[in-house]
Amino acid sequence: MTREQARETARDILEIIPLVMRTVAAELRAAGELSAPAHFGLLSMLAERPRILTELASLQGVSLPTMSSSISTMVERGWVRRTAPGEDRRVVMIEVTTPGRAALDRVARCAETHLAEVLAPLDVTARRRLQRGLGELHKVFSVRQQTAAGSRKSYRTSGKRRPYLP
Amino acid sequence: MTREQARETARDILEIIPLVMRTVAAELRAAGELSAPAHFGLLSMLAERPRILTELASLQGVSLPTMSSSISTMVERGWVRRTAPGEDRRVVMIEVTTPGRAALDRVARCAETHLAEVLAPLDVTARRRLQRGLGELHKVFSVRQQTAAGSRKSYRTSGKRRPYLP
DNA sequence: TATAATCGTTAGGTCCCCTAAGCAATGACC
DNA sequence: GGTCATTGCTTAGGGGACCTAACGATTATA
Repeated sequence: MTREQARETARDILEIIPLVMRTVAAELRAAGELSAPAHFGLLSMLAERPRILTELASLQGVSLPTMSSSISTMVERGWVRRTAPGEDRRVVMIEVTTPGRAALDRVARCAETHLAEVLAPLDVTARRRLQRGLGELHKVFSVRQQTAAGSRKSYRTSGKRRPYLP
Repeated sequence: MTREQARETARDILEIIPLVMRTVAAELRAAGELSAPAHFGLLSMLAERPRILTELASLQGVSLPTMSSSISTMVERGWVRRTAPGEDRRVVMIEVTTPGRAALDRVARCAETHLAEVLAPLDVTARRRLQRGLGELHKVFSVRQQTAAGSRKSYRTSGKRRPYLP
């Protein structure tokens, strides 16, 4: 990819993707499913099979404290539960509950309805392009999180960040 | 688009797009450009030409208070300025400053560098798919914000929202 | 056994988003 | 021309998601 293409793609991603997120989030909020968008991927991942907190954090690309608090929120909502430890008593296994699966379905259906409406003006070619583009994003970013998770020791090792200077 | 396709696209969007945002945001944070991702589209829009607050809010799909406070933050950062009123003394025109343009360039360059690295594994076909897909998103969501802006009276008219019930 | 590494939580802070409630200016109508 | 609604924006208050720093608790290692 040329430098020019990378720049263009970067601008597109930075301009469009937040807009898409806001739109979808607004729709979910309006439907009473607030706070769901950020937890959707999580819930969807847990619906596959239970996972350990650390694993979830690196798959989702967030810090461990963030994941811990997200899970706490979802526990309060009744969507997931922390299960009793097995051999290693440090680890906490997270699994989705029945209400959690129901919430996942509701959110998916709500988003689906909304998106179907938004995407209505697209013709067949355009829709195919969109889905292929999303597929590529999926490939690149999912893989990336996993490898990043494997290659870095922990979020603790991340370098000092330069604070914002006005 | 069939119901099945809509559902699949919806899931993809809800799963992938937040991940992409987090990754890009983390990179910008690490580079010291924090708080930029949400303001990037705004800055980019203002770089085209100055605009009115209400217009910005509807183009970006956020409420007026949110836009007002975002602009205040950016004014503090020195990236934009609120200019003196013209005929109608209620309106406030927002325009980007020279440091604002510089910040926009820095962020774009930073994101570009990062994305070029992330997208490196994609072959030519995949990259073209990605860009086309982003193009479709752009078309659909940009247009949507504009028409939504024109058709609704104001955010005040939005319906009562059902609060979350645990 | 002492020390290091791993897993998770709590504390404190920032950013971005919202609704509700106001103020100021303009337009419309009797 | 004086009320009254409308429009443009701000302030107040609150919530969610993200971060780093610092701390338990448990397991592995030297």
